[in-house]
Amino acid sequence: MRFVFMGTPAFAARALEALIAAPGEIAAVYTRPPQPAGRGKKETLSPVHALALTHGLRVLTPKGFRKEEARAELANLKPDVAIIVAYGVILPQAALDIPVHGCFNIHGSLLPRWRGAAPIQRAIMAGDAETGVQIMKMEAGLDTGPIAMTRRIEIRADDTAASLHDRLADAGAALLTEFIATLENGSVNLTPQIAAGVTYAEKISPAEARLDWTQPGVVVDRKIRGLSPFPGAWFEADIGRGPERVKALLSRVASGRAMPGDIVRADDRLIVGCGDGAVEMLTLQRAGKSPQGAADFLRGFPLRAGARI
RNA sequence: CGCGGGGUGGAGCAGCCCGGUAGCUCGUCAGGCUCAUAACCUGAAGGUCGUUGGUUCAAAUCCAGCCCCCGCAC
Repeated sequence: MRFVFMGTPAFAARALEALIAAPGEIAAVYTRPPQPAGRGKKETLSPVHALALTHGLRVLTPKGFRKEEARAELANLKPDVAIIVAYGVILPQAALDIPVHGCFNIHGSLLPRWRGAAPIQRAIMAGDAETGVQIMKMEAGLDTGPIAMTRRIEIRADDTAASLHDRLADAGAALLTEFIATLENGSVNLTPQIAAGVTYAEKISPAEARLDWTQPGVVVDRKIRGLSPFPGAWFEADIGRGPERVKALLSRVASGRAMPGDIVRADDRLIVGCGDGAVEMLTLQRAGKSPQGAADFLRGFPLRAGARI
């Protein structure tokens, strides 16, 4: 079996590892072009790109497949199957038609729920009890193709986007290994997505990442965990030097009654009142500092019980 | 050369602008108080102030280079 792999972030790199370990040949790895990113705007290779290089795989970084040239290059690789994971580039039908057995995508949700870009974060923020990872055959529509395989994953009360991401990535990799086996013996079984329950996981906007204390505590808690560590839910507080931005990286729902934004407790633990209930902040990060536990944070950022943020 | 914050006893910070031999909170250890305690009181240990060099009678504090961590933007 001759594969082409397309993907960009860490989630995809994990799948690429599985593909490398699996039987078959990887004709090329596609990923988004290196871009100036991060502090200092240095040219940065995607995680998939870096992994592919360490394995001596051929890496291709076209900007898209609208040009005939890019599609011809793909066709010349004569792929049997393409595996696409969080690639970040739209594949038009003309490109999807190139691999003999089609293009398959690994997606981090139970479709048709959370089609789109940020399924992991959205699932936590919505308070879903479970999510999963699926392999589907790609169509031109956004995450609309029929499902080949599913693995369900429980969402825990203390899950963050990072912890859930890691479990989903591992599950996706394992699922890919299984999927390749079914491909080889020709037993792939496709099931159309059900029509009901379609939701879209839109990208997180910076404004959305700001905490709103008037929301119920459970919602605030989910937002903190769902956006942790990236992009990070945040709030502003002032201890006498002007408002300072603070990221909340880990929290849990707390009992307590107080006005929204009121500090309920700030000794060795930090509890903030919300619209309904309260939230305990477990891990915080000030701008320019590393993440800290609540007790350490409070030693350097002395919020007092009774104050409002 | 995108903008910016930070590296000070085990942890978290202040001091730096206006040079003059290190302070606070927590922790640790010892003792005391107490029915008891994570509470309180007293005392102690522990720091070449990221690193290299420069200026100076004198540098955590001023200047230059280097290393490391991080926020925003992307």
